[in-house]
Amino acid sequence: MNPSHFDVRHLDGLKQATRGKGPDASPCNACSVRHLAFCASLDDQELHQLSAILSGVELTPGDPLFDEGEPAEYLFNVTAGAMKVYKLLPDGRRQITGFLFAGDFLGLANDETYAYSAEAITHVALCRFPRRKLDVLLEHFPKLERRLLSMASNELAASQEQMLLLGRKNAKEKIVSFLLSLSERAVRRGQRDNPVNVPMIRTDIGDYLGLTTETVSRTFTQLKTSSLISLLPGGKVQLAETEKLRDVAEGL
Amino acid sequence: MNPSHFDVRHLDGLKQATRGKGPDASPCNACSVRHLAFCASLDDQELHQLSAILSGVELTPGDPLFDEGEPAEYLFNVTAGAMKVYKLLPDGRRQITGFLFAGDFLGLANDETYAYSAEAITHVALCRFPRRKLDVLLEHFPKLERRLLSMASNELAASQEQMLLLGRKNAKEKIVSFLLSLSERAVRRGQRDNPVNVPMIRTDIGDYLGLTTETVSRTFTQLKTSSLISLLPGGKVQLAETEKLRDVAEGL
DNA sequence: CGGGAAGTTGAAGAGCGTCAAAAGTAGTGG
DNA sequence: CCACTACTTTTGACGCTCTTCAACTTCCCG
Repeated sequence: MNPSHFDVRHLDGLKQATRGKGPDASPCNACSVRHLAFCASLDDQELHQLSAILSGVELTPGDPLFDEGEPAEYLFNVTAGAMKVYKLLPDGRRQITGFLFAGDFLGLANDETYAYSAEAITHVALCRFPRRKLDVLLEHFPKLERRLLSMASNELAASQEQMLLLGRKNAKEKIVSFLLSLSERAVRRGQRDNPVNVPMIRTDIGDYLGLTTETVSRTFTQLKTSSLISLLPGGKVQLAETEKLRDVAEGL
Repeated sequence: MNPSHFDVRHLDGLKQATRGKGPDASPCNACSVRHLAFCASLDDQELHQLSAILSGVELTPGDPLFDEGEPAEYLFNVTAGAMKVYKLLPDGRRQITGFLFAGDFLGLANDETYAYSAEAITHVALCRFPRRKLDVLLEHFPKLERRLLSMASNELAASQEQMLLLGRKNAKEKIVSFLLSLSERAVRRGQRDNPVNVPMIRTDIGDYLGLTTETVSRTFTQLKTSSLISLLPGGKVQLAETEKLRDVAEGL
């Protein structure tokens, strides 16, 4: 709860990504995730206009950002940390539909409400854009809309990959696919690929892969035993023989 | 945000959803699925320009439209019939990531290649747009881009719902959810909701829901036995007590 | 009609879930 | 600094759902 206690390890780029709330010089210029985010398509001048409607949000682990069914008033851009988005069934069964990291956006909804809930895993920093105001900017900057479409299109491809995983892969293939995908996304953010950072707990991994915590744990143990991975302190996982892992992920 | 003022013409003569390829008067004006498709946002004048770059494609059941990994040169719009899109694992396991009907588009890819394969289930008619030419038009008609984003956003929400299904629902819930979703989509296309048309075979349903044909068949039988559905000739399914089915789909 | 694909049904088994308990880890406060 | 608590992770035993393999039936379409 105490904001001075937050864990700096996960705050890649928070310092630089912090936005002022006042009308001072566009904080976006200094944003470390600008090249990853949906604002990447804008020049400095346009970015300034975008920064005028934005406000900063910070969350501590476990904080909800919004819940499924809430009016979708904002679109968000993660600038630091890790989040999960999920859907629930009435009896409590949960499917995590995605993990979000720096550069990812969330809140897209052309229904008037959010289709999923979002919650912080680590300490998180976000840019928040009121949809109504953002829509006006979108009309002015078609480039922004194009970039959004491009990112949505990427997400769609990722969703399809995830459906393949959920529908047709076994536990081992699921876990290995998951680790490889985390590694690849880290690379895209300019981070190291190999000791891959796994900030989420077993339950979250299970709810993402359609497994139980126990099965996730057992599968990790099994992969460890067959020397395909090793678990490092601090939630890091060392991948041995990426090539071999890529085969395992596809059932070869 | 959704500029949805399309002129609704009652053109239920689905026979002539097909377009000639000649430079004659815009065939889009007579298109029966225009209000559903991504071109819904355009006025007659703009539609004319769109129709200039389009060509018609027809497929018979089983015909492939494109395969995963192929260069993504075209974007398609289904004007009639039913298709399936799917991904394969090296050993042949298949996940159908979606069924497409009149009004749906496919081929979105900002990678240079298709992320999935597409194949006709029934006889199918499509509009085909060369991506390069379409991109030029998109710059001209931001409305078109907005509409695409809106549709992609809808697809994203549907994907998340499907992940919930694949990861957390049991066979019975999966089948019932599937039937209800087919019914709802039929309504959106202006068709009857209740005897729902199920044009795909058991294997396809299984590969869509992460089940085997046998389980699909057994579950249909079980639903039939408990009088929740009845199977009509011609691949139609009669839904009894939609409300009750809605509960079953969510595990209540 | 006849042949092949699609659908149904049965029996057996595997993989993953469930329940339970122990061991490890982290944050809190005396 | 250490003990206390709550949570996370791991491991074990068992059971259930869905898969697998196989045979049979039904449905088309030439």
